[in-house]
Amino acid sequence: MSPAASSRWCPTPEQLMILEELYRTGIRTPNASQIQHITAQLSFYGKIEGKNVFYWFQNHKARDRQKLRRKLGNQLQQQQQQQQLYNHHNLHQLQQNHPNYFEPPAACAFHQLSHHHSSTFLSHEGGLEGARAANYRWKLEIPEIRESNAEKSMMMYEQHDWMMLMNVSSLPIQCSSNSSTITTARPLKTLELFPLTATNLKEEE
Amino acid sequence: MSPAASSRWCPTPEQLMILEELYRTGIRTPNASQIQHITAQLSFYGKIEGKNVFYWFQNHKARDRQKLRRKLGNQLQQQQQQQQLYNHHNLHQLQQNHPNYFEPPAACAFHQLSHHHSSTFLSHEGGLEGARAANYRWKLEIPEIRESNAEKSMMMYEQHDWMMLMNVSSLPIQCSSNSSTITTARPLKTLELFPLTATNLKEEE
DNA sequence: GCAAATTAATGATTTATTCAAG
DNA sequence: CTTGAATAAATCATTAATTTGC
Repeated sequence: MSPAASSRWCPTPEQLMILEELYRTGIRTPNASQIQHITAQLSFYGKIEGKNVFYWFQNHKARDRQKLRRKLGNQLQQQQQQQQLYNHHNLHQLQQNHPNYFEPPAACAFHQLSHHHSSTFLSHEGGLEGARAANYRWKLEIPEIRESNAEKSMMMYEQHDWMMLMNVSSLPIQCSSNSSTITTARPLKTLELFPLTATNLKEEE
Repeated sequence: MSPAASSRWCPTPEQLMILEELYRTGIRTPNASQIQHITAQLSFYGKIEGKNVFYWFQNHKARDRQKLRRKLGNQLQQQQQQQQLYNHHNLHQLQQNHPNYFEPPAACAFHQLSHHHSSTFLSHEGGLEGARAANYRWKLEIPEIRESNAEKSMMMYEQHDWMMLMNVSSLPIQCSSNSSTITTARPLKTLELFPLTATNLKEEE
C-alpha cells in the first residue's frame, strides 16, 4: 500500500489555509520567487511543487472572478441597456463566433481590474528587490507522466512542463564539441531533428 | 557598445526557416524534449532560448488558425449545412460551447502526428520510461525584471519563467561546435535538406 | 536619401475555456 | 461537483516595414 503517488496534488488543510490567506492578502499572480518562497513554506505541511502553487493561484483567481461575475450578472439584470450599448459599440468580429460569450463587457472590465490589483499589492510589498537579486534552484521531478490511460490517447504532452527556468543559459547544451561528434556538423543534426517522413497531414481544410 | 540586449528575441532568418519547416512538417506543440532539441539546434544560428521556441509555436499555430478561420469563415458562408451535420454527428458536449471550432479532428490528428515525430527522434531513449526516473536541478535566475518602463506599469510578472523543462531527460543534444565560418554566413544545410515543396499552399494568398 | 511618424508583424503575457481525476 | 492541470484565445508591447514630408 504505498502512497502510490496520486497523479495530482492534493493540498493539505494547512496548505490550503495558507494559500487562501495569501490570496486574501492580495496575492493573485505570484512571480517566480514568490512561488518559490510559498512552495518552500508549504512543503513543510506536505508534498508540493511550484507548479501546484502556480496553478492554484491561477485557478483560484479565475474562479473567484467567475463567481463574482455571475453574481454581478444577476444583480444587473435590469441594467442591460448599458450592456447592449456597450456591445454595440466596441465589438470585435470574433464575437460573432462566440455567441455564447456571456458578458464581454465584464471580461473587459476585468482586465482593467486585474491590472489595478496587481499594482496594488505590488506597490505595498516593495520587497521584490531582494528577491530579484538572487538565483533560485528548483528541483524538477519528472512529472510522472500519466500513462494510466495512455493506450487510449497515446499520451499527453504537457507543454507546460518544459516551461521553466529556461534561463538555463549556463546550459552545457552549448555544444560540447570536445568529443568526436563534431564531424557530422549541423547538417546531420538537422536531419535527426526533422523527420521528413509523412509531413503530410496539413491542418488545412 | 553592447548590443543592448533587446528585450525580445529576434529570430534569424535561418532560425525562422527551420522553425517554419518544422511546423510544416507537422510539429505543432513540441514537448519538453523536442523543444530542447530544437533550441539546441537553433542556438547554433543565433541566440535563442527554449521559451522562444515554445512561444513561436504557440503563436504560429494560433495565428495560422486565425487566418484559416477567417478564410474559411468567408468561404463557408453557404456550407453551413455541412457544419451542422458534422456538429450533430461527432460532437462532444464542449462543442456546444464552441460552435466556432472548425477543425477539432485536425487537432486530434496533430497530436498523434506529433507523438509520432517525437518518438521518431526520441527513440533512443526507448520511450519515456528512462526519462521518468531522475530528478533534475535547474538554476533559476530571477528573470531580470525589466524595469525599463517599470514606473508606468509597475512590472511584469513572468510566471511562465518558472515552468519549464520538466521532462528533460537524457538530453541527447549533441551540438557540434565545429569551427566553420559561423560569424555571418552559415551554409545552413538545413535549408537544402528541406525541399520546400509547396504541396500545401502558402498560409494565405 | 533619411529620419520622424504610422502601420503591420510578431514575440511575450495574461485570461478564459476545457479536460479529467477524485 | 469540485478543482488541479492543460490548452487555446485574447491581449499587450516591441520590433520591423512602410509611409510621409522634407
